[in-house]
Amino acid sequence: MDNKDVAQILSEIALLLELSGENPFKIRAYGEGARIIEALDMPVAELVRSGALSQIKGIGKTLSLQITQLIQDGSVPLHQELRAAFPEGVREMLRVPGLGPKKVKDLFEKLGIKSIGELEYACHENRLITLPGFGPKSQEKILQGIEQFKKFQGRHLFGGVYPLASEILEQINKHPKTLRASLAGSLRRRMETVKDMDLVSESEHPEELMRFFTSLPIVDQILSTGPTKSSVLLDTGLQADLRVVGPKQFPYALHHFTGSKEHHTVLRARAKALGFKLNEYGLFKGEELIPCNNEADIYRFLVLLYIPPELREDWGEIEAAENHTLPVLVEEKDIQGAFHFHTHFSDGTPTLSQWVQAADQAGLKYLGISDHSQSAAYAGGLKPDQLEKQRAEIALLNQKQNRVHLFWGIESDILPDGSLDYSDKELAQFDFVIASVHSRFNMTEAEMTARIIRAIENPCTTMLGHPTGRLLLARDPYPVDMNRVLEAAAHHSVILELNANSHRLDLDWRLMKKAKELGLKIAINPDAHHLDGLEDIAYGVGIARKGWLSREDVFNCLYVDQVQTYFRNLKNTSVGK
DNA sequence: GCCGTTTTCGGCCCGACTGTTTTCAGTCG
Repeated sequence: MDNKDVAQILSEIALLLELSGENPFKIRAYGEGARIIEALDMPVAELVRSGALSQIKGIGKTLSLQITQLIQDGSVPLHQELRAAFPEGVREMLRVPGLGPKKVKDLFEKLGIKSIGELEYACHENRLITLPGFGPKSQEKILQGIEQFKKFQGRHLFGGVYPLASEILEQINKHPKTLRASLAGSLRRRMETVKDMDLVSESEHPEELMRFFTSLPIVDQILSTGPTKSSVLLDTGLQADLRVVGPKQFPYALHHFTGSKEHHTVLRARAKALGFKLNEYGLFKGEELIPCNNEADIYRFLVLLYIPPELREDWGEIEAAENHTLPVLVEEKDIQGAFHFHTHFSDGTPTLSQWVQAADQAGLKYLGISDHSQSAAYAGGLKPDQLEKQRAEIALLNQKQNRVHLFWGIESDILPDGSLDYSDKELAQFDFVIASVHSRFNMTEAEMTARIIRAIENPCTTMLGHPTGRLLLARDPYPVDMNRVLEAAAHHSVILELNANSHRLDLDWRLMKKAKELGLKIAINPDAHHLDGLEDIAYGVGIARKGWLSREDVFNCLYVDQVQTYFRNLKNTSVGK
């Protein structure tokens, strides 16, 4: 049982305690405990062994005992009892928008509804109307919520929402009554998936702006609307919320609606301890508003360095802001080039010269071409005789132009036994080799970990591609001990890919801080199969920032000559490896 | 359930909007 398993059980206990109607602070203690364990940079089992567990802030006597028992026995009675009390389907009902623990509890206990399916049926039979606290409107809302849930399971890819959100923001910004406007919420924090779209704007005529927003052509339905806050359902099925505030309130509102909830909980407690009150309308000392022109001012009054939105997850950023140890985050302009581009040689569309032209327009100084290797038959992997043809074409292009340097690489499949997909002699020809798992995902964790580590140990491996193989909202990561993978990569100087494709965003940002601490380099790779894949690099930068990376941590912030030197040195040292 | 330069007991972040209510609970962010 690793940290993730422990955290998962603790947070499920928190959820189930909510359904039981427990003391909210007890619920929070379990939720906090889950977060603390998930963010640990060492195995919780070690803390159990050394007895240091209860010394961690937020883990008291009871949680310490529960976690110890989880590590030792693999389960705790409290969890088992709660699970027995509430069937799986009841827990799932909490994911329907508009349903919280109190209502789910009522539905389960008073109407015997045990799943979303049963709930839908009960709504159609008008059985909710008679329940105290419910009425025709709430029954209708629940039905809509179920539709919503069935369609998207409540979450959307960042990359699927961001362009549309930017467009709506632009329209709000263009409105004559708008003074300022910004994206907020998880979009602004660059979460890999988002539940909805949050916007904040400043205006002296909020009602006009609100009318404008709720009547945008893309709005399918108005969920709620008030003088300062409205929610609409867009015709894409996504919910969008706009908050309008008066002049001078903007920084506080933007900060509030950017979140995260966890970040704010800690921040407000801090504000209180310093004699302030922080809410969406301002930072107050007694009744007096403390004037802030921007978010940085708010943090300054709380005796903290400015915390960029991407870091606001209560993931250690408040302590770092207090101790002046916040990283200087990587920016898009720091990116010099990128790796992991597919061409028409395998399953990509662009030709080599099309890539050069597109990269030049995007201001990139180099590209790393890496088509699929021979066993990836489904993707037109390159047979050894095609390799020479591609090598020659790249050499010619590099000769003919010097705007964008092409590095010649390959995305080699990691075969089930951990070997790579060409002979060592063939692999040695490339400037770089990305090793990736594309098959046999159903191994045990031990097998998969050994397989990947063997590929990392291969002296020809330069980078590890999409390290966990996840597809966001579609496929879970394959089972793999990422702590061991990161350590092996650090030991063998293998660069880790941050696959910037919005379906992957893999390496997960939650693992990146650890990677950084191990001294690993991260390459922000678009894994591009089409020309517009270049735009994904920006998503990767967002995730890298979320993972606390500075430009020194990002391999493709190196200049082209530095990359050339790096690859050359690698080849010289790997001979004896 | 956790915590302690107000505290070992009594707090624990804060407000908008909705629906079902005649003053408020539930949900959400």
